[in-house]
Amino acid sequence: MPELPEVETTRRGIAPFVEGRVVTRVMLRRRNLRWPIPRAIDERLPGQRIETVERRAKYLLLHTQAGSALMHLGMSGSLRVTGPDAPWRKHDHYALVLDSGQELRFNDPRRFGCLLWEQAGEVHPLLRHLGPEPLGDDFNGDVLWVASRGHRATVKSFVMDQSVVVGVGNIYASEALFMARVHPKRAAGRVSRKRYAQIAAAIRGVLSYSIARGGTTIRDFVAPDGEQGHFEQELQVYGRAGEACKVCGTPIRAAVIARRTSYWCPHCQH
DNA sequence: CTCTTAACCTGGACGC
DNA sequence: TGCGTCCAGGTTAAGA
Repeated sequence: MPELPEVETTRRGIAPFVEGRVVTRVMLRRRNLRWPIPRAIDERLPGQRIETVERRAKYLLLHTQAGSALMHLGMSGSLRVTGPDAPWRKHDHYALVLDSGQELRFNDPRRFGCLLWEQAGEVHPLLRHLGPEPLGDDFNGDVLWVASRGHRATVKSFVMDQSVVVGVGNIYASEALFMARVHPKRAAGRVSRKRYAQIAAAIRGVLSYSIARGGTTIRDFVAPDGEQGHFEQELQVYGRAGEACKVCGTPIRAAVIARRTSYWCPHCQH
């Protein structure tokens, strides 16, 4: 479910209920998600005031003086703010109880998400090798072009590499390459500097537009306020195999590239 | 290093 | 209805 726009939509949804609140209690219904939930979550988070909620790549960080709760939604995770007596749903794995009486609940059927602890003053190992934020000032076509020299893997998997640029998942990779008119199977090192400028602009454009539309709801993404995303209906190629290209009418092709299904227009993209 | 592959999980859609 | 198969928005770790 969550790519960068969905994570950012989640951040914006929970921030008003979480920032400035003290975590009074941590309730864990299991100690393992993708990785074990460290003891520090139980031992250090209670009593701490959440100063800010930050998104870095597809991670969310609840910053406190002692350190930060580091969360990832994986493939199927979601966060919601509930009242104190809300019943636990299937696949609710933890709750952070706040001094407002409300709770931040995490639900994740596939359990690819995580809840980890980042000690104050340190950078968690998972965050150490991330590329630039696609909506930040230090991301542009030249960043992609420089990083891609000598790479023989496809440009599709290249733009999805989180050490190159963060936040471009399977949906938006297909969408951005369509907008830039670049064929997803082209070798990353054989894409020109000029075309990387177009790819970078397309990544920036599709992500910021999707955030403005509340994220993409493919199956079950629901923002913390219960609203569904509205970008799905505007997808140009993702999930449209065999349907007409919205630009030229040619049937959209689909194939598995680096183990992920990819979509492109064989006429528009080269 | 670069690149590919397997692995972590559950549930929904589909075919029989 | 039920059962088997395939597929899904992510990312790491191991292997080549």
